Amino acid sequence: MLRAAAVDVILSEGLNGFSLREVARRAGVSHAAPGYHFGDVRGLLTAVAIEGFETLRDELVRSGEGIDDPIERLTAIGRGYVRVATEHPAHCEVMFREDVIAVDDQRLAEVGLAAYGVLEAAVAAVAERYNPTLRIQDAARLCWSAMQGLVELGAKFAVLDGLRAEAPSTLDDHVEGFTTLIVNGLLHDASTAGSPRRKR
Amino acid sequence: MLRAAAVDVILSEGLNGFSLREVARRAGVSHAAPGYHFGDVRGLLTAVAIEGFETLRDELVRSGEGIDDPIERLTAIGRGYVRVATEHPAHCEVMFREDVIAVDDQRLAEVGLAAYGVLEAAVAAVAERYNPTLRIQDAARLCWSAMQGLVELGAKFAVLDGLRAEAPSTLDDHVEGFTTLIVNGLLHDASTAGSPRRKR
DNA sequence: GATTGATCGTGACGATGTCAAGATATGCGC
DNA sequence: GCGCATATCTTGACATCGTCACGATCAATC
Repeated sequence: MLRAAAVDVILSEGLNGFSLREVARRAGVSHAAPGYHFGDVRGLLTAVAIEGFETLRDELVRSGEGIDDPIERLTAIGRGYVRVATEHPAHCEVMFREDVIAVDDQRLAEVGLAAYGVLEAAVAAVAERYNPTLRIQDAARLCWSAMQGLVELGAKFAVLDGLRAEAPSTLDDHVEGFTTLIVNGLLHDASTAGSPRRKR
Repeated sequence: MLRAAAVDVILSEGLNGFSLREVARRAGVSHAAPGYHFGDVRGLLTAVAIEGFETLRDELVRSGEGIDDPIERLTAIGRGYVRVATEHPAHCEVMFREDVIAVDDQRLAEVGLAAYGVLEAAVAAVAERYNPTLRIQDAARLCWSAMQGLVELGAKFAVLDGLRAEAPSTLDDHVEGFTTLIVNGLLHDASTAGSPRRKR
C-alpha cells in the first residue's frame, strides 16, 4: 500500500527527505502513481495524518476503558497519547504539521475532533466528580497541549539532561510528572473565585 | 541580509515552499550565494533558529523583569513565550523542527539552554517561596511543553471553536487559562506525599 | 605589484513535483 | 462476443530545486 510506503519513507528519511518518487520506488510502482492516487504530496501526507488521528482516537478510547475513577482514567489517557506518539512517530510527525497537510480536509477535521472529544469527556468526568467549577475547555486543551508539547520537546529534554550530565529522563517519566502536576491543578482550580491570580 | 530574506520566505511561502533560490532572489544575489554562506538549507535554517532562541531568551528575561512575586513573574514569562511565538512566527516554525535544522549545532544548544534557564529559574523562585517540595524540573518542563503545545495547536483550537459555532478563543485567552491551571498545580503539588496518585 | 582569501556569479548535474498522454485491465450493457 | 466507459498505472516531458566545481572580482597584506 502506498500509505504504508509513505510511513516507511518518513521513518527512514525524515519528513524533509520525503518524496513521492521514493514512495513509489518502495511500493514498486511508477514514479507518478502516488500522484495519481493522492493528487499531491499534501494529499498523501494528509491521508497519513488521518490514519494517525484514527489510531489516536481508538487508542485513547482503549486507554480509558474499564477505569472507573475519572482521574485514573484521565491519567491513563495521557499515557495513551504519548504511547501513540512513540509507537507511530511517522504519523505524529505529520498530524499537526499544518504547512504540510491539507488543513481544510473534512475527514481530517472529523477524526481530529473525535480524538479531542475523548480527552474532553475524560476531563469533564473529572470535573463532575471532583471540581464542578473547573473550566473544562481550558483544562482539556491544557492536557492536550502539554502532551503534544512533551512529544515535540522530548528530544530536547534528553539533550538538556545530557548537557547537565544527568541521567536522561524518558518520555514516560515526564508523562508521570506532568499528569501529577496537571491533576493537582485541575483539582484545585478555582479561578472564578480568585486564587492567587488577577482579573478576567 | 540573507537571514532576513529567509524569514521573509518562510513567512510568505511556508516552510515547505522554502527554497534557497527564492531567498537568493529576494536578497538580490545569485542563486548559489546562500549556499556559500550557510553551506546548506539546514545551515541557513539553523541560523534562523538560533536567532529565534536569542530573541526568545531576551524576551523571557525582559518579561520577568521588575516583577517581585514569583507567580506573577512566571505568568508574565508564559505570556512572553507566546508573544514571541506570535510576533516571530517564522522563527518559531523552525526552532523546534529537528528534521530541518542541525540539532548538533553547539551555539544552538547554548542559546536554547539559556532560554530554558530563564524559565527554570522562575519556576525555582515559585518553589522556594510557595512550595519547597515542588519538583522544579518537572514543573519547568510542563510550563514549556504547555506553551509550546499551545503555540502548535492554537490554530487547531480555533478550528475547533469554529466547528462548535463558538466565538474563537484567542491565544491570549488560552495562555491565561493555562497559567491559572498550571499555577494551581504548582502550588498544590505534593507528589512525594501521595496526593490522589499512585506509586513511582 | 604579486598573492591570498573572502565573496559572489555562472553553469552544470541529478533529483523532484506535476502534468499530459498513452497503455492496460476491469466491469457493464447489449 | 463486442463496444465502451472507467479506473489504474506507465511513460515522457518540463520547470524548479540543492549542490558542486569553476571563474571573476576586490580588498588586504607582504
